[in-house]
Amino acid sequence: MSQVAYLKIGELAKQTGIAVGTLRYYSDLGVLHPVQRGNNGYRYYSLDASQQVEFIKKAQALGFTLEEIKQILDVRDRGEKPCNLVQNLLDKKIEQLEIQIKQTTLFKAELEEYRTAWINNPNPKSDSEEVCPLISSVSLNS
Amino acid sequence: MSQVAYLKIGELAKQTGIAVGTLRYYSDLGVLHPVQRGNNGYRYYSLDASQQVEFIKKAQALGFTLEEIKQILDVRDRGEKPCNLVQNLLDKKIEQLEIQIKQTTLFKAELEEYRTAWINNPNPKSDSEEVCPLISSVSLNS
DNA sequence: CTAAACTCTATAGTCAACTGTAGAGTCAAG
DNA sequence: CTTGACTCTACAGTTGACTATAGAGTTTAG
Repeated sequence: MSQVAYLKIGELAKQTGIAVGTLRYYSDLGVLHPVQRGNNGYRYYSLDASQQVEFIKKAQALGFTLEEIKQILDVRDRGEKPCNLVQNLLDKKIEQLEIQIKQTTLFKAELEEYRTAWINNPNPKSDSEEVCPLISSVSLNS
Repeated sequence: MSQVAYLKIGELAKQTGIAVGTLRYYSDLGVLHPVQRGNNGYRYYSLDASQQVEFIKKAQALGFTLEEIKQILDVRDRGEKPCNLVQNLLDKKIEQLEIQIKQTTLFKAELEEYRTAWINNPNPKSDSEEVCPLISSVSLNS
């Protein structure tokens, strides 16, 4: 059986570099279904299961949660085209990323400002009560 | 006692908008120490404790974990100037943010690409086996 | 003085995506 | 046919920053 037709979980794990436990977790979650179960209870995966894993990895890399991925795949399993769903998720995700990039950029600029300020004035007034002018001077404008 | 000198935890909570449970959590973690404990066991905070809370909030907003914040404050409590530590953390944090921004920007560009591709070709070949060309076409170059 | 409001500790639960463990059954090579 | 590698289920533990609950003691306003 390991010759053709199916992959056992360990084989899929080796192919994909994903831990066996994680694959079982995906299986339990319903994100990655084995094609069938043997009489022994073994999970048997289709030969292109590693592509399905790739799909999951890609979607994760793009910022989808396993729950969202499951939603997409569930829609597919009901025979529908999930593209509208995917596009909605995608639109939301792009929006979120935009916000995230902006905020992160602001934070970074702020941090750099404090670093610069600190370099120009390392030890302000000997024993001031401040923890550190670096952080004490941060204004919370967010 | 609530007239002057000290703040009880609930008063600090009201001042800062941080839940009482969270303040206790900070206290347990050692991130925000009450000035003293009453005979009753009550936590009493200094009047400028809300500024300390602000400090914590700022540091969190800038991406520091409570553990890092605790490190900074522990150094301070030992009478040292934590600026070197803070600067190290800061440098690391700036670097991380930079990487994060780059990656997020890449992701977003990729997502936009797929969205565009999808809009130009909504339902490719009727019942193709693909889940969705949107995601199937994603290449994992990360 | 009493009742409401507040505080305490200790413990458990939450989220997400796993990882690790125990105990038992199964399969493959020699 | 045995031994080691593999698989199964079910459950506990991890991380970080909380939130919630129970049960008990304390304070304060009327």
